[in-house]
This record gives sequence, C-alpha cells and structure tokens, in this order.
Amino acid sequence: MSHTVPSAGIRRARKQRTRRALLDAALRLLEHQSLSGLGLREVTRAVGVAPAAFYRHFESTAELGVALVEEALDGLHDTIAAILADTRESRDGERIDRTVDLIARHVRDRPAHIRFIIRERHGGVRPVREAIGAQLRRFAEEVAVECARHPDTRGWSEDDLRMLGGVYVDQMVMTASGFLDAVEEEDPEAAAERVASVARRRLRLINLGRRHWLG
Amino acid sequence: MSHTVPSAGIRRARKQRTRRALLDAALRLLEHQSLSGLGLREVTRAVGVAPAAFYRHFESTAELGVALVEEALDGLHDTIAAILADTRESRDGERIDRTVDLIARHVRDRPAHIRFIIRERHGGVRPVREAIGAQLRRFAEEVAVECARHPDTRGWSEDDLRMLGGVYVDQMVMTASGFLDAVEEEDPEAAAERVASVARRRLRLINLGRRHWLG
DNA sequence: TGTACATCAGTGAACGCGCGTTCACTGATGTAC
DNA sequence: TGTACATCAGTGAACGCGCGTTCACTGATGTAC
Repeated sequence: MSHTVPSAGIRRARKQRTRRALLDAALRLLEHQSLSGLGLREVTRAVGVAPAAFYRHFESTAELGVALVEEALDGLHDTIAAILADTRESRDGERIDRTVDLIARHVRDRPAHIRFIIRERHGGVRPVREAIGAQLRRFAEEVAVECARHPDTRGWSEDDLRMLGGVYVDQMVMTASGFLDAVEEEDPEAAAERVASVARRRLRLINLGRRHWLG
Repeated sequence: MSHTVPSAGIRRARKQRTRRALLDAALRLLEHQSLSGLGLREVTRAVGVAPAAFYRHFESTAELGVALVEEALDGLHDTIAAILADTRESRDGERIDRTVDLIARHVRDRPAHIRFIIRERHGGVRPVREAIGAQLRRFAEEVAVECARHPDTRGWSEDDLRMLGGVYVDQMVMTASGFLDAVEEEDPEAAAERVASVARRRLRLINLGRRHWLG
C-alpha cells in the first residue's frame, strides 16, 4: 500500500480538475475573441457544468482572465530564463539565432497562451491589462540585470540598462506575435522563416547600437 | 445670393451628420472597452437615435470599426508624413527630439483614435485587425523609402531597409502607447517625460545600430 | 414658380434569445468521536 | 472500524434584462415637368 493520500484530497482534486477545465475551455474560446466578449455561460457550456458552478471557482470572467495571465506569463518567464541562461556563453550571432528559435518554439508549444497575452495586453479589461503590464516590466528588469553582465554594457547607467531590457522584451513580444500571425499565412513555414529573419536582423541592429552606445 | 447649393444636399448633409455622431459616440465608448464588446444599441443610445437607424449607416459594429480604423490611420499617416518631412534636414539628435514631440502631440490631439488602434491592433475583430495591420505595413514601407535617403543606409538591401522601417513604426506605436498610459499615472507630466526619455534613447540606440550596420 | 410623385433617414413597436445572477437543493466527501 | 453530523462542488429552475434584427410607417427632402 502506498502512503494513502488523506481522503480530504478527493474533493479538492475534483475541484481543481473542474477549475482546470474552465481555464482550458476559456483559453480555447479566447483564440477567436477577446476576454471582454467572453461569456460565463459559454465557458461552462464548453466544460459541461451548470453556469452556477462557475462561481465556485471565479467571481467573474475578469478574475479567470487574471488567472490565465499568471499561468501564461509563468510559461513566458521560463522561456526568458531559458534564453538568458542557455545563451550566456554564446557569441552574439549564435545567441540571436538561439533566442529566436526559443521564441518560435514557445509560440509553437503554447499558441493560445501567447495569443491571449498579446490580445489582452492592450485589451478592454483593466485588471488583466495591468497584470500583463506589471509582469512584462518585471521581465524587462530581469533582462536588464542579465544585460549588465555583457561587456558591451560596461559603464552603462541603471536607467539605460532598463531601457535596453525593455527593448529586448518588446522585441520578443513582437516576434512572438509575428510567429502567431505566420500560422494563418498561405505558406506558414515560409512566413515563420520570414518572421525569424526579420527578428534576427532587428536583434543584430539593437546589438550594434548597444556596442556603440558609449562613444 | 451665393451659388445656391443644390437642395439635394440637405438630406445628404444630415445623414453625414448622423454618421459622424455615430462614429464619435462609438469612439468615446471604445475608450473603456473593446470593439467586440461594443453594442449597436449602446451607440445609438449615446447619439439619441433609434437602434434601427444604425443600419442606415453601417451593417454592423465591425463595419463601423473599419471606418474608425480608416480615419484614425489617416491621421497617423499625416503625423508620420510630418515627421519625415519636418525632420529631413535635421541632425540626428534634433530629429529624434522632434519625432518624439510629434508623437506626443498626436497622442494629445487624438487620444481616442490612438487608443482604439492600439487596442484593436491585436483585438478580436478580424477585419479591423487586418485593416490596421495592412496600414501599418504600408507606413513601414513609406518610412523605409525615406530611410533610403539617409547616408547611413547607403548600400543597404531593400529587405534590410524594410526591416528598419518596421522597427521605426513599431517604435512609434509603442511610444504612442506609452504616452497614453502616462495619462493615467499619478503625475501624468512626469510619466510622459519618462516615456519620452526612453523613446529618445531607444531611437538613439537604433540609429547607432543603423550607422554600424555594414562593417 | 407650382404641383405631383418618388426617395429615404429615421421611428417605434415587436420578436425571440442568451445573458449573468440567485437560490434552495442534493449527495458525495470529509471529520470527529 | 463504524456512526452521525458537517461541508461544499455542482445542480437546475427561475428571474429580469438588454441585445440585434425586422417591419411597416412617417414626413421632410428631392425631382420631373
């Protein structure tokens, strides 16, 4: 016999399963509409529970949205951490290639999460918008800290490093958005390669600027 | 007597006035919600006409949205043209200052239009999203053509010029978005100055990259 | 200029529908002893 | 281990409401002669 799980867990586990189902159904529905247009009944219908059950998990669709932001940005955070760690010792060129690859992979793995973040980043639901903004600013800080390790940024002010971190994070989000749009093109693979090519050259441009920032 | 306007104009003029009122009311309502959540009745109520009157002007709120895209981007196009023309002969530093000033002014003059564009650029209404994307790509082309006149881009490929045009347009949109958000901060003027400062440094970074792109 | 008919922007009533929210409930799960 | 009571995730019916759309209409404007 395994160390028996306290029976208290069955109810909790079922509740968690329903919660997950609600989040997953919402995420799927949000691929083709924005959060402010998402109906509570629509979500419960997709899961197969009564509308009233929704309230056992979330107070509103906005609250569900904030929960989605958290999991989507946790995932994005992992990818950023991977990019920073993974490329720490690379030459610039490799580093760029690897970065763009990792973004492409992230978008391929979690397209719905990314679409949600990009759509709601400037969407009509304030708490969600603010949660996304706050997280992206946090990412920019982290990237800035990592940037400070690079020889090209020796002697930079804190403020300029933050600016640079922001540039990279925005570039990452725009690239992710490009990969998402590529899927809907006639030749998705070719479109994705075009997005990757532009992204690499943009990063190269930024890195050149970085190298010549001081004098 | 003035050359009398053909009386045929009265009805047309009144219709135009109602149409404008619908567009204006919608634009105002869209400051705090997204297009996919905007109701037809909500708009007609704000104008003071019967719901059915809406159909004399637009088939749907999506069609109204496309009309708003057109006028918002016409305005943005004018500002871009002004930036390009106005700064053609300036030194880089002045050019950057002037560019950021013109963006700030545009946002101050037409905040609702800009908010609409930024919100719906990745919003849930496909025809609107696509109209915005197409126009922004056109702007990037135009900026690329102007970039080609600059000595720093001598010898650049068409493709790299397009990349650069896209960088500038995206930067402009992000800066405009920053100015919009600044209004809601505790000290809006200070926030706007911070946005402007970051925008100027980002442009400086890009221009440095541009200067060293070849060799 | 005046008249007779056509056009058409806006009306107001009606429709069926799906929405968010509430409520008392059920029955499986959890807990105390 | 068994029993008696408490908890609580999910139910299903009901509610009032605002929605988008339709329709025949009105009366000011437009046009032809």
